[in-house]
Amino acid sequence: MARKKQYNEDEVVEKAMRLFWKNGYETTSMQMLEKEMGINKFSIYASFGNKHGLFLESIKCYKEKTKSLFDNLRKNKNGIDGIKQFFYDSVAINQQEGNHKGCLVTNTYNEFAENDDLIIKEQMTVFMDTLKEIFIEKLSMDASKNEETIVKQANYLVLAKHGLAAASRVNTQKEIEDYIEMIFKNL
Amino acid sequence: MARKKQYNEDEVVEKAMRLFWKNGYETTSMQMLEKEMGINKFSIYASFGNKHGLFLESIKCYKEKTKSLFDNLRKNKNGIDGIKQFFYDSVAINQQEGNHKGCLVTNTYNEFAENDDLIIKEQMTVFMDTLKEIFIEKLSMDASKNEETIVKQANYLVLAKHGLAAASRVNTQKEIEDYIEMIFKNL
DNA sequence: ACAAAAACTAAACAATCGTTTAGTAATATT
DNA sequence: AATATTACTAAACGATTGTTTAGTTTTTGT
Repeated sequence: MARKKQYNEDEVVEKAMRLFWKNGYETTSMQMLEKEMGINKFSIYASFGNKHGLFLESIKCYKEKTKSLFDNLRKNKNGIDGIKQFFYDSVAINQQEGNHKGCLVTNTYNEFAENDDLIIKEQMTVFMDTLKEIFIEKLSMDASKNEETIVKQANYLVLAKHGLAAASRVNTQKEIEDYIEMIFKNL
Repeated sequence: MARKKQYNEDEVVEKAMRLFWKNGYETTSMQMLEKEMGINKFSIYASFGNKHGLFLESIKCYKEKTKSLFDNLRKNKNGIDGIKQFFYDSVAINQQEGNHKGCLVTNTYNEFAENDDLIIKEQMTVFMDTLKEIFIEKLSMDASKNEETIVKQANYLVLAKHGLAAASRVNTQKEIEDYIEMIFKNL
C-alpha cells in the first residue's frame, strides 16, 4: 500500500506523557512535544488528532504505567497495611530517577479544577472513584468497622493520597514518610 | 501637577487577585485582567510593571485578606483545637458565595512546582514555613509531647492543610468535614 | 517499472499571548 | 490662561500558541 511509520505510537505517547506529567497541559506546547517526541507536528496530528487527543492518550498511558500499583493493592490481603504499602509504592515512583512530578492525574485534577473540560473531568472522577472503591474493599476486611466508619475513612484516605501526591513534588523523603505514618496511625 | 488616577490600585488588584485565584497564573490573560479590573492594559502596566508584578501584588493582597485567619490562630489558646478551628475557618471562606477556588497560595504552589521562578517560590516557602512555625507553637502547648513528635505532627498538619486546600475545590462540604475530623483524630 | 497511498518536511495559517507606543484628554502649578 | 505632567484610549508590536496545508519522499501492490 504505502509508506511505513518511522515511529512507534506507544513509544512517542509515553514521551509526551512524561512531558505533560512534568509541566502540565497548558504549559506544554506543541513545539516542546515535537522536540521531545522526536517527530514532526504533522505526525502528531496524524496519530492523535490534536493536542487534547494526545493528552488523553497520555493519561491512558499513565494509567497503564501505574496499573501494577493498583493490581498490587487489589491483590494484597493485609487490609489497611496494604493501603499503606500502596502509599509507599506511589511515592517510590517519584523518588526514583530524581523524579518530582507527583501524580499526573492529581496534577491534572488541580490544573483543570476550574476548567469545564468534561472529558478530562470524567477521567479524573473515574480514577478517584476507583481508588475510593478499592480503599473501601480493604477497609471492609476489618469486620469490627461499621459502614459509616469505612466510608469516612475511605474519604479521608482519598484526600490524604491527593495531598501526598502534591507533597511528593516538593517535600523531602523524610517529611513524606512522617506524613504517611501519621495518616495510618489511628486507622 | 497632572491628571488624577480614575481607579484605586488596591481595588483593582483585589479584582485581579480573584481572577488569578480562580484560574491560576498562566490561564489568566491580560485581556481577561483588563476586563475584570475595569481598566486599560496601559494602566495595568503603569501601576504594576507587568503581569508578573501584578501577580505578586495579588498574592500580597491575598495574604492581607487571609491575615485575620492567622491572627485568630495565633491568638487562640486552645492548642490543637485552635488549629482545628483554623482548618474549619479556612474552608469556610471557600464555602461562602459558592467559592470553589481553594487557596491561592496552594494553587500557586502546585502550578509553579516545576517552574523555576525563584521569586514566587520564595513567597510560597515563607507562607508554608510560617504556617509550620505556628503549628509547632500550638502543639508545644501540650507539655507531654517531645520535640520529635511535635515536628512530626507539624509536618503532618502542613501537608494535611495543603491537601485540604486542594480538596476544597472539588469535594463536598460533608467530605471535607469528615476529612478534618479524621486529621485531628490521629493527633 | 509504474502508479497509488501513506508518511514525511517545512512553511504558513489565524488567533492570541504579554508588552509597547503614538496620540489625545484631563488636571495641577505657574 | 498657558504650560507641564500625568492618565487615558486604542492600535500595533513581535513572539508564540495550536493547527493546517503544499510539496516531496518512501513504500507497497500491480
